[in-house]
Amino acid sequence: MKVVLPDESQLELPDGATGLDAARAIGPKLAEQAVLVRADGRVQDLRLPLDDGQRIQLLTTRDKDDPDALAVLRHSSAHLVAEAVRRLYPGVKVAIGPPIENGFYYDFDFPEPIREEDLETIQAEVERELAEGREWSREEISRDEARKLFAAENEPYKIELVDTAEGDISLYTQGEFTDLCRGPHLQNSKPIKALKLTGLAGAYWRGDSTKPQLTRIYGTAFYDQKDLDGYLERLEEARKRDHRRLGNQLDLFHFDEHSPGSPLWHPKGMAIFNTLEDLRRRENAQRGYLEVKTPLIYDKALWETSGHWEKFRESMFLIPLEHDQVYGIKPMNCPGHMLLFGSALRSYRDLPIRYAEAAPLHRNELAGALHGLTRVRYVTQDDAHIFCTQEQIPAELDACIDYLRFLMGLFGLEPRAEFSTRPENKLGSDEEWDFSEGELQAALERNHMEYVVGAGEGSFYGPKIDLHITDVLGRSWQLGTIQLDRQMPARFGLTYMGADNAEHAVFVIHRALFGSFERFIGILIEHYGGAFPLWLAPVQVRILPVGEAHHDGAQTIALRLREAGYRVDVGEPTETIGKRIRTAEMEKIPFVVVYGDRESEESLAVRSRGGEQETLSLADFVTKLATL
RNA sequence: GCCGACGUAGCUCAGCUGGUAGAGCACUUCACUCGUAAUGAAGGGGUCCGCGGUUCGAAUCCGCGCGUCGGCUCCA
Repeated sequence: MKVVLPDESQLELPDGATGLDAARAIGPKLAEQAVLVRADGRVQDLRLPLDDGQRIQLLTTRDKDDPDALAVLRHSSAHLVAEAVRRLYPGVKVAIGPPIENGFYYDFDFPEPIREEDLETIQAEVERELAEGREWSREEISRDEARKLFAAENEPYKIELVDTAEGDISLYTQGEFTDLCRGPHLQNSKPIKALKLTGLAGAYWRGDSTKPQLTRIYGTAFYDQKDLDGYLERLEEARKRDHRRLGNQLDLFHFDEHSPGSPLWHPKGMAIFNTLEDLRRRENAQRGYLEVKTPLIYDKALWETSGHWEKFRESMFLIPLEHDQVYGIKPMNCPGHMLLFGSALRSYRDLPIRYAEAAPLHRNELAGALHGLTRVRYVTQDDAHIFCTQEQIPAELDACIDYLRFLMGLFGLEPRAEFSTRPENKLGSDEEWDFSEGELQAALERNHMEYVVGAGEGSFYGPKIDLHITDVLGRSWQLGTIQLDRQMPARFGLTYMGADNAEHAVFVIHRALFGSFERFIGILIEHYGGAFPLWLAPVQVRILPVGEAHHDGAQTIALRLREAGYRVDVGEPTETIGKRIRTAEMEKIPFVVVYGDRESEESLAVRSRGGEQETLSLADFVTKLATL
């Protein structure tokens, strides 16, 4: 048979030849360094046979940055960790250990809980294995044999995996450890030049909180020690951009233990918050939204009608009152907007009605889920509910997507779109979901939105178009969302009178484009590393009088700039000018104006963030600010 | 909520195996009146997260609670 190499040349091989055979046929050095073969674009273990006519690409230790090459290295590293753990902790049961972005993990069921300091012991054992060297061998066996093998090894998790695995069952063995594994794996452990265990965490078996909790050991590995060092440095750099750290440094917000998950916004953070709110209000008005305000608390009956009592109660703050009454603090605005819509007879001529409200919402998020501004209990969504006819759905969805793109474009953010379909705890029939999902998907296609499908990720009342973004530490967060809902208006008995003088069901599009101001600001802080563009910066210009004598002049300049609509403060001369400039730089203020004997309104010394200086008249400076 | 770690001055952190708390920055005062990333000196500031326990003695050891961090689950 023949295979095609990346340079288009053909390589003649005996039938049944493997990737490794192909490498040997090309050269011994290549065979030694090979870690993986890509056959017709799919990664494959070197030990597996190739097919006639396949285009193959051999990946070697020199492809040290290739994601597939790294994945195989890390997958094999995970197996080394499992071998080490089995040797060190007799009675431990192994579960699963895949490569992940930036590393790998392996889940174990330990007879006794282990602690973080145990990682050092395990790390040492893995290093011993690496020094000794390990070779991987692969074999395929029947399902029954696999069950027997793992029964004999007392590995119940492996047996469960055998039972649910698709396709042939393959085993990989290195040293004293044989694992059920699809592969691929390295030939041997020589390419693993750097391996570091990075963390310990609980993780439910199969990601199911009703199943036993296992102990997950995280690690990472590289083909080159330098790459590990670089990775750790990048983590450290990312940590500096963490919005929680910058929020404190830049005096934007803080959290207090008396209200976990609820930020206390400092004046500077509030300046950003308000800027976004102003943007929202202005743009909503342009786009035909109607601003409303609805109650923060409602009685239980309202939540029963909306379905929240059944589906969302655990995340709600409840207020017990006398006579067995219970009020719930709203976690969403939708029920209030339903009441608004239902407060009058609606004609088809009134639709669509777009109610907008950025009210504080409270969700009693699990304590362990809280995370700076990105996961809070006090959340402010830039919420709106569009009540429309079935025919109006496509145009309204298009308008939402356009709005979304406009907003994200302002920040240069490029979120990933996810189309989230019916969840397990859905309200409504499959037919209704078919329709709603169809509308959303069509809108995505029509607007050329690239998206992935999040099966079962939808809200309980409807499918969603979600926008996700990754924070500085690689964690994914949902920002905006557009959801199509026919359940809630139906539960509230909402209808409109059609041209046919008959009542029709009304549809609701729930949409939040920033998602929540809290999370969005958190993401913005990291996105800009705290160096906000002029229009978002809490302090846009700082005036620094050189000495006491320049106080009045500096105040006058500040006043003029404020009149022009900018956020300006004055750094009085209690410190040297050099110190005050340094402070302003650390606060990442976009412009600093030094005002001394040499300056006047006709000639200001303007320093841009970063150190660039120029001399401008006040009028020219205002003009310059306006263009940014 | 679950697993693991952590909680010392406003902030960042030091404080070995228990002997009664420290640095830098910030703050206050004084001197300096200053030109584009740190002037100098002095001073104030801590229920060592909370509650219990062990001990002659607890920031330090143990238990419980609260909070934070890394994950899991859940979610904007």
